[in-house]
Amino acid sequence: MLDKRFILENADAVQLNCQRRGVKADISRYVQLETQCRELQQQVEEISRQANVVSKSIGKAADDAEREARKEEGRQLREQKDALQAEHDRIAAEAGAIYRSLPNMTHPDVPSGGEDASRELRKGPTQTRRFSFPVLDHVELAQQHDLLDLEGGARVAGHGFYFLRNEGALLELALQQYAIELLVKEGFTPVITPDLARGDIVSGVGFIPRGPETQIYSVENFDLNLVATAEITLGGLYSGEVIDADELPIKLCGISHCFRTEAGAAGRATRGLYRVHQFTKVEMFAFTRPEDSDAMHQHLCDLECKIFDGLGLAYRVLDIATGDLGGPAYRKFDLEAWMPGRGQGGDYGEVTSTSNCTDYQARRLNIRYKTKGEKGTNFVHTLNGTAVAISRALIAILENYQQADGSITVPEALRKWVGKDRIGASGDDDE
RNA sequence: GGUCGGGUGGCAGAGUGGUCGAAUGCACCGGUCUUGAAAACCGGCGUGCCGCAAGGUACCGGGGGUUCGAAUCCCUCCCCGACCGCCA
Repeated sequence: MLDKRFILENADAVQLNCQRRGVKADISRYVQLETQCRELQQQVEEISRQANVVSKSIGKAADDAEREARKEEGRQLREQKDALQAEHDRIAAEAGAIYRSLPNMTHPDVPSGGEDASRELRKGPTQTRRFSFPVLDHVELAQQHDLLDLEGGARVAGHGFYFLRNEGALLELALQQYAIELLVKEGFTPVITPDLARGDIVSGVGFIPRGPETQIYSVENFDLNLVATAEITLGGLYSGEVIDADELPIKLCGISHCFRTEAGAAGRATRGLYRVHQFTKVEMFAFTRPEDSDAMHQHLCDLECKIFDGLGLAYRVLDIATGDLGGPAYRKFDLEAWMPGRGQGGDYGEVTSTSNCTDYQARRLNIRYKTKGEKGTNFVHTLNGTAVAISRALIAILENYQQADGSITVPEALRKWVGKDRIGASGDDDE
């Protein structure tokens, strides 16, 4: 959410921001309603004040007759107040609907436009690999080495679910270990989070927990939802809290399963592991002071690059355009890894994403910080970034590390956990 | 699943119809004292909204009700804790 006063004082900027982000919102209508609301509020308060004066005078009334008269006066004032209050509430509801639909403001460097307008910032140091043999995609590779059971997943849970097997399972664990080890060295606190969260936490982070277009699975008869990312649980962890400014920044890395309905994604890149209903993710999350969030955002992006550099994967970094930011993000960087088996002759595919949500989530979740010696509290800034989304990282690894003899090299950084340097090497034949 | 106990300011914790935005302690800020610090003592110290200010108003888990008046009484929902049972 935005600061209401900010909207009133910067109506044009907010309106323009909505247009750039492709959000329909009538800001002038909002300003009108909100202004009206405030006027009514003042009237309500004035009548309340009068009623309070009357109430206090009752104890001092000279006799019963006067007492009754004053009571009647009080009753009438409260009735007047209730009528005005009802009017106020009605208008506030309409204003609130607009208010809640407003996206965050946008970093000045973010390119305007839709998905295609996102700007490439740089490429990683690893070159995209050239193959001297016909390239297989991750589904074919996984099948060859018995790493992935899509039919089994479908039988048990439906399309979009899967079993990881053998080195597939080992690679998932290795990727988790690799990411966590690296992040702990960077000062992140490792946490394993709940895989479910309450509705108010889910919506506080900016997801829509229920309804026809929701991306979120919810549990029947409970106010619980399967999380779409640990961003939800990590952000929710401090909801309602006031953090001592000395403790900032707080850097967490959380492991969770992620569940997504992928409603409306029918027909889009559904092959294999690219778009699935469940995967495991190591997520970075940071709470910072407002003045530190831009630098932290760069830091998270650098860490994502470092993780993929360490895996020896080629990628590009995108500054995501306004139309593709979603509600909470002020700025978002995506890493797209080179996936040789994607499309015709390979393509980049999104593997990580990091967002600076400034105070937008903090306001909804009510996460503040307090500085010693300073009056009052302020909202923290929240940031999130993918360290490793296992399923997509697996695609990139399998496809980039395939060899002419059909085997798959295990990236150097993962060997100590996978326990071998090659999948399907001679003497380790799967067939 | 059962029984009981709770949700009050940054924290702890009083308060059961008006004089309560709310005792007290801790923490924090300012001051006195001191070479300096600690201790002690004195003073200050919740948040939103309106207002230049004075001040006003709202907020004691959420919602509703009773009343001239509710942190306090009633209803309802949510959450937390303890113990018992069951269980990986």
